[in-house]
Parts: sequence; C-alpha cells; structure tokens
Amino acid sequence: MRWSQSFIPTLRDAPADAEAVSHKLLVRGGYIRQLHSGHYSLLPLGLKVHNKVANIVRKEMDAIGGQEFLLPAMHPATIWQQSGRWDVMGDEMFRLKDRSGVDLALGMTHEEIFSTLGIELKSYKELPQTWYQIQTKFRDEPRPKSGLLRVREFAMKDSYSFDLDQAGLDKSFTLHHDAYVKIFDQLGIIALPVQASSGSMGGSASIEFMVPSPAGEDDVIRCSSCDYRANVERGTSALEATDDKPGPDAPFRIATPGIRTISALAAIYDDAPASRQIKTLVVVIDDVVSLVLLRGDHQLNNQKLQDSASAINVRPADPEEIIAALGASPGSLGAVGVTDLPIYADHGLNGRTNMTTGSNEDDWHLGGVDISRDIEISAWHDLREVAAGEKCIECNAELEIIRCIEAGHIFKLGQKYSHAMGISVLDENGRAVAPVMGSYGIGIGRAVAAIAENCHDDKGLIWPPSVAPFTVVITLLNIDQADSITVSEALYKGLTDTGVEVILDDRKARPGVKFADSELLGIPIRVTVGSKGLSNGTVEITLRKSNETSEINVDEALPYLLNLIATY
RNA sequence: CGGGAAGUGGCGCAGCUUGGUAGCGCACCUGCUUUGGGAGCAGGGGGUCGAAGGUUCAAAUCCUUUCUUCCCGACCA
Repeated sequence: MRWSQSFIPTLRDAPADAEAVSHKLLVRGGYIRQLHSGHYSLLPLGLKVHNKVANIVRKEMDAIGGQEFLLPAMHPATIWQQSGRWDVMGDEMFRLKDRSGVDLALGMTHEEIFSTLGIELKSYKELPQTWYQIQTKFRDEPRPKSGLLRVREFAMKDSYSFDLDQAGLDKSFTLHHDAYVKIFDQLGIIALPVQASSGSMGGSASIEFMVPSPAGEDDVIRCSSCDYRANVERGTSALEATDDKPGPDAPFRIATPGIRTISALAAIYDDAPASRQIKTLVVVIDDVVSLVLLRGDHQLNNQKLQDSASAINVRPADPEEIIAALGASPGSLGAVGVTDLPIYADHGLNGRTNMTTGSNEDDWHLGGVDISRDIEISAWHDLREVAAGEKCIECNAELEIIRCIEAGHIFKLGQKYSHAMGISVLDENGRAVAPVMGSYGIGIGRAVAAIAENCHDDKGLIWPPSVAPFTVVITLLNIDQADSITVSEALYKGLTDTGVEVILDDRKARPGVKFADSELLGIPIRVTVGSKGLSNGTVEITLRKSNETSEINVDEALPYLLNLIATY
C-alpha cells in the first residue's frame, strides 16, 4: 500500500476527551474515530488490526473443532422471554419495536439464538458440537468509556459447546481454556486465567482472562507465591484467628452518644476494635429489604452478595427504608433481635462471640454479642471483599490486588438453556437428555485496545507483528531522487511479492514527519531509504520495539528483511 | 442514577468576567525556498460559536431550558 493514497488521518494532539492510552493512540494513529458515546468507526488501519485479531481467534477456534456461524444481531423478544432473560437483562439490553409493534432486541449474547439451532440436535452421536461466530453485540452500558475498552457496540467471538454430560463439558471447557491461552499468547499480551463470578450467565463455573492494566475495570487477587488467582467478585482469603475473650451470658447496652461509625466506636471503646465489631448493612435484594453482616473492618463485595442470593438486582437501602425496617439510622444498626428480615452473614463472623454492634437505637450499641446465640442468621455466605496483603487460602502467602482488563470469559452453563429452550438428544439407551452447554467469549475490539494498552511507548504504538497493520514501512525520504525511488520500489515489490504487508511512505513530507508517523502507527520494522545510506550503498532497518538500527547493503536488504520477519 | 468538567473550523485552544458582528497554533490549498527527526516566507480556503427560547439597538459573551461528550462513583457477562 502507498501511504500517499491511503486514508490514515494521524493527529499530533489527542482529542481532549481521550483519557486511556489506547484511546489516545488509536485515535492519533488514525485507527478509530468516535461516532458517539460507545460507538466507534474502525478506519482502514483499525479494521486491519481488528481482522488480524479476529483471524487469530478464528484459527484457534477452528483448531478445537469449532464451526463458524453468523446469526442475526436482531432478535424477537419471545426468544428472550422463553429463557427468562428478557426481564433479567434489564436496561442493558437495547430494545425496539418493529412497525407492527412486535418487541425486538439487539443481541447482547447469543445463547438463546444458538439454542434455536441446537434443537435440531437429536442424537448423542452428534455430540459434542462447538459452534461459534464473530458478531456485533449491543449492550446499553451505563457508562461507555476508555475508547474501545468499554463500548455499546462491539464485535465479539462467542462460542457455545454442547455435550452429552458434565465430563464432556469439562473437556470442551478445557479445550477452550487452552485455545484462549494460545490466542492471547499470539496477540502478544499476558492474560491471566482467573476464577470469576458467572453473573447473569448463570452456570457452575467460569474463568476470566485478565490483562493487567491500569485502564482496566476489574480487580484480580493474585497470590505472590502459588498460582491462586481470582476476581475479587469471587476470590477469598485466609483469615487469621481472632481471640474473642469470653463474653457475658447476654448482650449489654453501651451508651455511645454521637457515635455513628465503626472507627469512631473503636476509638472510644477499647473493647471494640473494628475486627470485633459487627457491621450491619441494609440492602434491597430484588425488592426485599435484607440485612448483611460483616466484620467491622471488612468490605462488602456487591457481586458476591448478588451471586449468593441468586439475585437480579441488589442496591443499598435508602434512609427511609432503613428507618422503616429497623427504627434507627445508619451508624446505629444491628441484627440482634431482628426476626422479620432475611439476614445474610459473612463467613468471617462464623463462631464469633463477645462482639459489639449497633442496637437499633441511636446513641446506643450492644456489647457481648454472640453471633450464633443472639442473631438469627438466614444464611452464611462469602461476602467480603479481599484486600491486598491478606493471606492466600492455598498457601498462606501474601495476596496482591491487580487492576485488569477482562479480555475473555468462559462459562460452564450446564443445562439452563437446554432446558429453557427445549434442546434434547437421545442417549445410547434411547432416553432424552438435555445437553450440557458451555459459553465462551472474547471481545475483539477490546483485545485490540488491550494490546494497545500494553504495547506502546511515548512515541506511539508498538504492535506485535501478529496484529500489526503492516509488517514493514518503507520510509522514502526523498521522493524526488531517482536512486531512492528505484531502491524503494524494488524493495516494495520484493516484499509484496513474498506476501509481506508493506506500506511505502511516498508522501511529500519532511523526514521528521515520516519518522514520527511510522512510530505513532507502531509498524514493527522500518526501512529507511535516503541519500545518506545510498551513498554507501545501504538502507537502514530499524526495529520499532528496540529502536535498534542496522545498515544493510541494498542488495542484501530483501533477504535480510525476510529472515528478520521469519524470526521476529 | 449521584457528583464534577466541557461544548468556538478536522485536532488542540483563546475570546465570555466588563455584550459591538470571531481569533491563535497544528492541519489544508497555491507559490518560492528548504530537505535525515514534526521547516521558513508570502498568499489563501474553511466556523449557523451544541440547540431552542429570552433580554438588548446589538449576544460566542447575559438569563432560562435542553441536548451532547468526558471524568469519578454507582452499575456492568
């Protein structure tokens, strides 16, 4: 491709709106442009990178027996109603009506739609099946942000496996897991597989592939010693034993005028450090006012609560609801004597005695509280959010928390959709069996952004060769000089003829502009053709990644480049 | 949805406080010079100042409403 004829609108300044590095560089490099919030146009170079990522994904899906489909992006409401997710998906699903008033949705994912085809599976002999597509998904995100990282319209590779039994699903799941490892390896980014929450997908297990980056939105717990890794929405840690001194036979009242916080109580009352207080939160779980109890120094993880309660929606109660439920204001709340509300307690409180908590009367707390004796716990769950520095449940080493981009997510769905959508096959005994399903996703555009987040310097992008829009840029410094033109054109033809993707910078522009643009674009190899080198019979070959430059004789340049590309 | 910020040519910004008919840098076009790290000079093109309403002889500027975008939080497969 000739640069002079290409649409590559590079910018010296990033738009003021851009914050994330990938966003700035992809816009400045002429890869993407925003149409409106959460919707981006891919420009020719952006599409090239996008396609390369998609093709790597495609290749690895094919390698595990995946068959590519393309399903509609627009769906009838009825099919989502059949699975129950028409309601579950809430505001995040784009909905519309056609001219006759029929409810429609833009697909956020395709479990239901693939299931309509799964109905045609009739025999265990046809299983397993692995089906996938690379299709546009629509999600009405509450807050699109950071360029391609969080958008409302994006291409996603989604695949679905159908197996006869759990053992089959385990195998399909492992195949996908290993394929994902290979994919991210080829994309040139580190993606840590971590235990994750399944969220609205349901199902028994899920693993996310997380790319460490400050631009990410998820926190991952990582053990400094063993290979324990989990999303904070899912992971836990070992708690050190707490010494509760023996308590009284019944709780006693403590006058605490004006005390409204855990830390304030700990400060004035020696016997109530935060770790020996009970924190009482009032939440509304699918319209049911409920209490959540945690150790005073622990934080609630909302997703854990939502998962534990199998809830669609969890929100903090507002002050009026709290007073109506408990008769006191936040800061003085407790669960002792509460019998009419569901009470969820975190495992960190299990077996604890002689603790301090609110009394549901402003300015008074209760001491000597024994959890099992004094509080009617409805259910015990893991609800607290792990903090950095806590100890690993596997090996007791220190845990760290790292910010990550969720680049892929694989789920064991089980039979939820098979049952809901009416898929069944006959097993070898002639009995109808609902296949066990799995679902597996990689966001293509998000992967592009994740690579950009990880592969750049202060001059611009540094694409891994596997996804670079071009492998080589020939920087022709003087477009009026016959020698330079001859050498450049010969190299251009030589590389093109061997299938190397090259862009020839034949623009009428100053050298500084050409160098800066080639670095901004992040093309792995630059060949500089100029009079300085040609006077010695050489061209310069520069690696974007290391900025390492070699002077190579003109005659040897082509084989040198081909060898360099082969061994990059 | 709560909090904050911002909308002026393709990009970055000034002008607004104190109303007087829009400007700077980059980019773009023409010419000359220059030519190995974002050139210089000269000339030139391009903007309903987000939108609507109001105040006024006069509104980018003041008032009201509204839309949009970004950031933090909430939320989120």
